[in-house]
Amino acid sequence: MKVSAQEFTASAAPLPAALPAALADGVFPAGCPSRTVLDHITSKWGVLILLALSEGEQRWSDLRRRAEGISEKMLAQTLKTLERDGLVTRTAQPVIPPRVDYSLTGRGYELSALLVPLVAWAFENADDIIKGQP
Amino acid sequence: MKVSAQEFTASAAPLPAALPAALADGVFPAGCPSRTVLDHITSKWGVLILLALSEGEQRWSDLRRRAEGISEKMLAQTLKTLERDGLVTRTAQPVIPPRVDYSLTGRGYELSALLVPLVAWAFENADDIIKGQP
DNA sequence: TAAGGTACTTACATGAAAGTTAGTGCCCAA
DNA sequence: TTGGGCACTAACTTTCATGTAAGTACCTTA
Repeated sequence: MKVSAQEFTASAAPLPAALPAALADGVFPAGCPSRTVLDHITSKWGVLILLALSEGEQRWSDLRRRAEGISEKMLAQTLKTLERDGLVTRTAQPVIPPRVDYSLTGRGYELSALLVPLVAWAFENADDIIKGQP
Repeated sequence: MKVSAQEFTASAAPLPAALPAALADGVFPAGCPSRTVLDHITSKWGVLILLALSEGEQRWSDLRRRAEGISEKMLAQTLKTLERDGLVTRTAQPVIPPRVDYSLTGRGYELSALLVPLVAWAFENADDIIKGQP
């Protein structure tokens, strides 16, 4: 499963990128499955979990610490959604105490490559944006 | 035991862009302004409006049509938030019938360059993702 | 005269997302 | 033996984002 780094590096550059052909009419259809997927990956905690996992496999408790403020319920729920979407893999080891590792799938990795620059941008611009409010 | 970000970078060549230095500890702080900004730009309609405007200046009624399913209230609200965040500019012409144009600021344009590949990805992968659900 | 387009605002309603609290079973260290 | 860490699940509640419906003000076309 080869992921082309060049491709993502290029698309992440701050240059005008074209929308896919299917959106050439400029209309974003309402019932479209992409709306659902977009909702999952842009959910409050979804982004943070994907980001955290972009740095490598991590345990439940690691993720709890990293996504500061997340509740156990939301962590479980977010992970389940991402797993169902085929973006995250769960690996449980039958040891005591339990050890469960979460990591990105190829597809999840692909996605995180697009999310990282976005979050980095938000992080860098957040202070300016919030400060400039009337 | 613990996998450092540096180690991971070194071992996996096609790595997505690194996180900003402030996040080097892998923790996404809870009270951080970037959380707010992230919430704005990843909101259900925020993404679509920014995307639509990435193709150039547009009128209120254009945006309504493009972000299929949006209500007038949500359009107004989303535009106001994006304007306050300095991502969108509003230009009203005192003509009858009223004509108001919305466009991206430099910062908004910068952001849209990061959002476009993300939405394109969601659009391309949505069918596979939804179909593969248990 | 009525209907429709333009760009909104306001009040109220709902529903999904998120938070809260508690409980599970197992083990280990103090 | 009390407490904590681990990885969850379930039930209940609250908050907030979003939806619905209607009103505003002006002008044009039928």
